[in-house]
Amino acid sequence: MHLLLVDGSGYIFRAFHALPPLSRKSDGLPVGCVQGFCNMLFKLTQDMDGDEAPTHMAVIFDAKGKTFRDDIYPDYKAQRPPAPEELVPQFPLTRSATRAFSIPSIEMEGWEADDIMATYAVMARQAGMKVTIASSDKDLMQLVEPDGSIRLLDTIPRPGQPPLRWIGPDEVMTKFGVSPDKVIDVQALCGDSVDNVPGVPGIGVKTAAELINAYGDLETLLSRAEEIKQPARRQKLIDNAELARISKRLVTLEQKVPVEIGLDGLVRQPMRPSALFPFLKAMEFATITKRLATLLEANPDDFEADPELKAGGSTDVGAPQKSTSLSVAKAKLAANATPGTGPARHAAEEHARVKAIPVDYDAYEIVTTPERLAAWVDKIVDTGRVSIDTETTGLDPQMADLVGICLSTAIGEGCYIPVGHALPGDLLGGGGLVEGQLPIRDVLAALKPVLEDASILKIGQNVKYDMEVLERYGIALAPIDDTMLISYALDGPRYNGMDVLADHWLEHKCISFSELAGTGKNQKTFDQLDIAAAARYAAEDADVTLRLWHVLKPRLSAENATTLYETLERPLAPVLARMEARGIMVDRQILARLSGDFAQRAAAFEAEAHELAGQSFNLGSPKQLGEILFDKMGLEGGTKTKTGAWSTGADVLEDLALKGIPLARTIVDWRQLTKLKGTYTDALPTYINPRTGRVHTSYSQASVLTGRLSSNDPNLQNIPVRTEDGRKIRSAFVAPPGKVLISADYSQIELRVLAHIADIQALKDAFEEGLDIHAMTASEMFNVPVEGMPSDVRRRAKAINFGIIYGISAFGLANQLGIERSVAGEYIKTYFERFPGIKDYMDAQRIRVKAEGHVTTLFGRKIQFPNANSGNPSERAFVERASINAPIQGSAADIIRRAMIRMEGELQRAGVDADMLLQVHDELIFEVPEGAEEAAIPVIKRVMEGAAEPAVRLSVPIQVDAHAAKNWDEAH
DNA sequence: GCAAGGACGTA
DNA sequence: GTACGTCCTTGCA
Repeated sequence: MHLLLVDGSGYIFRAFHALPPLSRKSDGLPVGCVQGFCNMLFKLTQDMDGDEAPTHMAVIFDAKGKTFRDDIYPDYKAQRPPAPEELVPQFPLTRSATRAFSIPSIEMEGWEADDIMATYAVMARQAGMKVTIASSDKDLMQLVEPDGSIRLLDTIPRPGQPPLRWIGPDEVMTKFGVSPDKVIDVQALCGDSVDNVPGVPGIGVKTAAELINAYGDLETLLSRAEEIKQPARRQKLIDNAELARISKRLVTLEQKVPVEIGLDGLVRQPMRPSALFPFLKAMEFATITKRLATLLEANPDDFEADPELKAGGSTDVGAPQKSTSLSVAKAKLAANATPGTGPARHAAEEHARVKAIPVDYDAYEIVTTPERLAAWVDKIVDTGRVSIDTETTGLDPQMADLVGICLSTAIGEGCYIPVGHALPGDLLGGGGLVEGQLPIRDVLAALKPVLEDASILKIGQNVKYDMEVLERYGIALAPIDDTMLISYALDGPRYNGMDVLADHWLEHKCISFSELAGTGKNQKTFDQLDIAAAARYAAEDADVTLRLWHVLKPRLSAENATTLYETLERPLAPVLARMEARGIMVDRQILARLSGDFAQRAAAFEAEAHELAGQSFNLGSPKQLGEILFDKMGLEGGTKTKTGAWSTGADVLEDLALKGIPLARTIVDWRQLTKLKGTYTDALPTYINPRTGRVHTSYSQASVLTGRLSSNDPNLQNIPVRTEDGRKIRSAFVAPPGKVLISADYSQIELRVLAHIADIQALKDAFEEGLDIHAMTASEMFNVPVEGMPSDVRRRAKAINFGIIYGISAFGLANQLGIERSVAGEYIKTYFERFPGIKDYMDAQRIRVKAEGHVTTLFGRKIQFPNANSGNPSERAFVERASINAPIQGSAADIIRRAMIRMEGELQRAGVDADMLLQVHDELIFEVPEGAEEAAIPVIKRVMEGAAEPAVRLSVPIQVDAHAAKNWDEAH
């Protein structure tokens, strides 16, 4: 008989660095260790067949919480850093994997896995069984028996070594220099820095082994310490005898853990396809699924992926918004977020702990020597985690130069490494660097290994910025966590910005940049600041970022936002960083010509307007215009804005124009031209980066309520398209010679999402059949055949469809269509009758937002409405409309995010050379070599159309149209 | 020099 | 009727 014990927790921690990182394809969930673990279980059961085959088996895990060792020595394992972020979701998954393989998964509160394994090993040996412990943990070496009855088996994959390696008495001798029964005596002397076992200071493994071999055991050694010849060693042993005894108790494994399951309960069970395949499918492990299918002679297709574990499964991602799920959602809310239950309590405790630690500016360090820099690098390696912020000469990550880097590895600490502070320059330029700074090359060379180390987490606030800056200095920052994105995943864009986050969560007011550098045109750039003052500001940033991370990160699991963050937020940041870095080419000449054209035509309109008004006035002033139209000319039907000024919006002027006021038309035309000139033809060329010759927008990933991106500096998401003049501007966005642009856009994505979420059969059928959706709507509403339908009928239906998405009101629809409110009300009534389901959906959102303060997208993104129960009726009505729109707009936004996250990898896998440049809500713009568009378009369409899956299986087809051309206007 | 309001470009 | 960002004027400091 043979008992096989697997050290589950040990495997996860040790395999993490040995295995290549692996993400679940459909949503990016890290699963590398889970896969390694499954492979290991498979291998163990395969390789140990015949006489070696285990008859009994269990996987043992560490339970959460304290053990008796914490009572003996409070600092035990105290300095061990929290598990790397990528590991956290894998802990529960390895337990699920164990169960999937039909193996007992054992963990006991108050005991470490090692103690449980020791207990079972001894029990089994006494019962005459052979024991194998699958672990390479040196603490378990004390259990090895010289007769081979208890052995260890190292299963951590290592390149160039066999997958399974035995550890017997010889290997223990190599490691500790003693036989297994003396291992604990050696450990008692040499201690263990990882677990914080003190040992005797100054005594290492070699000396310890020498002493134990000479004196036999620890107690004999301590009682005869006086005899030791070396005076320093003798004194150390005498002084620290008690520390050695405590250390021995810490490292000695308990062999009498009161296990609930006896050896009989560990008898090996055959693997069951019904347990195995739902798990493997949910993890999307194709290879091992295939191998086990062959082994078990089963067909995996007979089984569905475990709904609790699969991407977008119900454990974390919010339940789809069917009205019946309201009570379920409430129950989940209560179960997960009540203070006092595990994760929520932990988050609250962390918050209280971190908030209580005051910020101490004097604790910050300015790093100016190679030694101190090396010390900080060591610190980062030790903790496996660092918060980082880069200070630069400006706000544009594609232009700004690096001035300094700040780091923090522990709350209350921080350092600033100045590298680019400049002496005051003259008109001709800079006056060189301030003395005392380390050379930037040396600093970057020293930091590069840790900043790129896959096992060291880099924490930042708006990390995308730092990634772009550092990329230009040859550093690929990864892996990352972003406090801004964590906050966004939890609370939406409410507390954007580090100062606001610090104020809200830490009740700490950060030094503001303006109090350091001034404001306005005399504002200093960071390189002109005094290093000492800059250091306080900069190191505070790193310190505060780390504090925020400690406060916010635990809330992700407590509030079920981990999947959202890890699949829809964090992986998008590096994608956006690359898009921003690529930029897009803009033809300066086209814009210059247009600008001249627009200027001339605008001037003509201006003269005409002055003529018609009978006086000169500023056409750009709505105030002056209103006074001329409604006071001086005395026109009827003017309305006032909420501030009491005359309303002169385009719709008002359009009305006046129809009533025969030519001035109104002239103003409308003038405004259009000056808008295009001011915002686009004149402004865009100023954004061309001299280094790259291209325009680099900046995407904000965390500022839109619904989960959309926004674009600024410049905004490339509102480049004109609707008018002929506008499209001329769009045609100035071009591909460089030898390349073409591809524009791929989702067709009617929001209406399709609506059809799915609200479960509207008629809409779903129409999309299934590929009908013109607005014409179909018109035909249903107004009983007009689609064939030969008047364009106005279709236009009305289109307005209604959009109205539904926007949370329709009779008032708004009437306004839009220029019809009576009562007529608009009738339209809406008819719509609800023809498309049953819409009204239910809308009511469900209204109820939900009032009851819970938020609504959710298909992918679990919460959209908060803090004033859903406002006393102000118009505010309430506004929230109702927004809460109807938000799941639709937000689900569509989540879908294109998923497409973007997958896109680069899929293009690469397909061997297609294509660069993703821009996103405009439902459209992606790529740049590809001429001739590659034929290959690129099918890949792009496939990724975009399949982006929701497998997290969500939409009940409507998703359609993407893609075209290639030399400029954006023609590609669109 | 700055903030607010109005207007208008996009999905 | 939803969601944004930018430009310009205005009014106040």
